[in-house]
Amino acid sequence: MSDTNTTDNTDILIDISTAILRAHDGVLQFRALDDGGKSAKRLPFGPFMPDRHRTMEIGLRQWVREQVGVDLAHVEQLYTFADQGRYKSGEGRHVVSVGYLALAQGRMGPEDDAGGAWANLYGYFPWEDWRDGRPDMLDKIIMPALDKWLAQNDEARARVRLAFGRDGAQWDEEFVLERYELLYEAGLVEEAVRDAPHGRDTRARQKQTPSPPTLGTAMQLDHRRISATALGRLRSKLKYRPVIFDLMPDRFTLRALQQTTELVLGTALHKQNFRRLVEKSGFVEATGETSRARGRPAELFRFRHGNRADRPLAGLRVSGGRKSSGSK
Amino acid sequence: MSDTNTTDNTDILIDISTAILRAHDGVLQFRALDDGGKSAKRLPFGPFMPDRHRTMEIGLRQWVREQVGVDLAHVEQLYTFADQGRYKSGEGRHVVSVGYLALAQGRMGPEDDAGGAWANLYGYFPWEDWRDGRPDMLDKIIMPALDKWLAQNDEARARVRLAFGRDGAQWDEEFVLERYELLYEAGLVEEAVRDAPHGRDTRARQKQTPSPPTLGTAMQLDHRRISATALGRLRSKLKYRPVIFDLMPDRFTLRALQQTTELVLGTALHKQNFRRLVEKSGFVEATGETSRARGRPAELFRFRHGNRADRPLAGLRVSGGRKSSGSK
DNA sequence: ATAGATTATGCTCAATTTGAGTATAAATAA
DNA sequence: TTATTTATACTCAAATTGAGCATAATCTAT
Repeated sequence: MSDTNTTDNTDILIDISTAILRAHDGVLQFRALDDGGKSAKRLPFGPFMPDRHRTMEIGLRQWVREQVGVDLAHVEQLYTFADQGRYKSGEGRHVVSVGYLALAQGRMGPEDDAGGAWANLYGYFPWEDWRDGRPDMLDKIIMPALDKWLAQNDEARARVRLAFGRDGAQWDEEFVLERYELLYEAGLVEEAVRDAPHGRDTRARQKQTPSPPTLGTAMQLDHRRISATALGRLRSKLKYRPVIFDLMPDRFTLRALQQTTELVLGTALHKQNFRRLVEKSGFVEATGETSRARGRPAELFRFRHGNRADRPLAGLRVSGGRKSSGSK
Repeated sequence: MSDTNTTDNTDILIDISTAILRAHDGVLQFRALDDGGKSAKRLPFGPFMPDRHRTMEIGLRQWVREQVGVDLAHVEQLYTFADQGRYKSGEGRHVVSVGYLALAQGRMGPEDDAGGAWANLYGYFPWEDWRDGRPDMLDKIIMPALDKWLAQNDEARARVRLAFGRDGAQWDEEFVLERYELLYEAGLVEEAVRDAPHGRDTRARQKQTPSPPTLGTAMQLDHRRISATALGRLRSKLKYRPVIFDLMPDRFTLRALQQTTELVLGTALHKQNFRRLVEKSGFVEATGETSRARGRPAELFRFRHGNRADRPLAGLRVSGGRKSSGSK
């Protein structure tokens, strides 16, 4: 608008990347691709081609189909990242990156495991898994490193306090992206080093970081950033929309539902209260069947697609409990 | 990636549009521009130019500064729309539209009212304002029209049920975008007619709609869609983050805070309980001053920037009350 | 067959939160 | 001075929440 003169470069390539998550066998996984020799994994992605893709979601489904052969259920746009320097595609064209979240069910066909398969998401965000209590690395590695960084960068203090729950603030499991971004800015994840070999604060970072940044595992391009967004969004959405059921198979025990919820939230929950919560929510109905496993058989439930229901389409308002590690 | 051949068109223009909202004198307003003769208003917007704008937010701030001269406080990305046919820029290039939400304080300088000024957002979404009870137009106009549409379009029934709270479902004030999208698909808002003069279901729509679509007021391009997204996001965010205070002046009475909250949510709230909620939340502290108005003077409060606080950075978990119109 | 071990499920109980009022206070307008 | 208006305090029952204890139904190891 207004004074847009035609010599300005507005020519842009849009890449669409999708974090496909599932809960499988007690592990929160994402669909990862390997690209042969390269070490870092990536998400399925490809360019948005308006001539072929009427919408971005159509484009995304095409790339996902071609690259990993998975059919997606729930799909949701996450965020559009456009900062220069966070995405090195190299071809000179400016790249804008649109991230999507997709959910898949735990048990799938056997062929979908070819060429890269599923990887443990918490391997890339180990500080996010609090199911067995607060991870050691937070106090042993992350906090000291952040403190060192803050000494030269005090404006970030309030953000660190909020994101990492310091100085009396509470840890909020939804701030996954905020934490990753701070670790990136502090030069504590590999992507930060990779993206800015001659960047603005290379000196500072080298001085600050005696130990090499080895927090979690790097991904290609901005894919870990997108994955962080995905996890944060899923954690928050759980609480106000019944998305957890998109991760569940057709029928499931309440224990399985709880484990999946804990997996996503990265916290342990009180079993009896979780049961009460779920039963009262009306999202679930008993099938009459039971599952055989170790202890007493558990009733199998199925998701009640709320078609004739009258409840407010809430999520599971889980609230974590007061102490640290719950009552496993 | 993979089989991207170079003949494909991936050349894209990105437009950044910003819905700037404020609560002013009991009215929820957005910053609107007029463009002279054209009837429909628009939001401030302009192209993203990667050479000039290191991030999209920088670009947005530039367009906002140039076009409306407002300084923004809270700014947040909403969504990236890329469906063809919803944005007629005409120049042949594919346009992708990124929407942003910005909040401004109620009372601002006098000069910011030049060239377009602020418009009442609910004039564009009259079905969203339930402060005086359920709007008549819902049962008199919208529901019958939707029923007519559904008769030829049954797959949308579940969406309508959820978005408009029919058949036992509850009205959820956050589903602003979903409602607008359905009205658009049903051909009940002017933009739908404007965007598709020779579109796929023109016949059907003409047959279905005896009365011309006059729901609310149209905006240019996809700006009403973006505004719907903005309102929905703000309504939902209110409940889990203290964003309401970004709409408030430096000091305010609890009544003013409540009115702003009601304005955004479009519902009436119980006064005494709102007070209790806010006081307990710890977000607010008394200043000792009082405001003089009609009745008994009210204490003036200010927002406590939660710097040394220990509360979970929640929002105001307002819940609307059970009956329809609350206890004004 | 029996004693754990293991898991599921039922139930209690106090603390807290929530929805909905009633009551009182402090100002202005008539 | 009285009515009106708004603010604020307080009550009360219902519902929700956090935390456990208790019991049930199965499997595993002896």
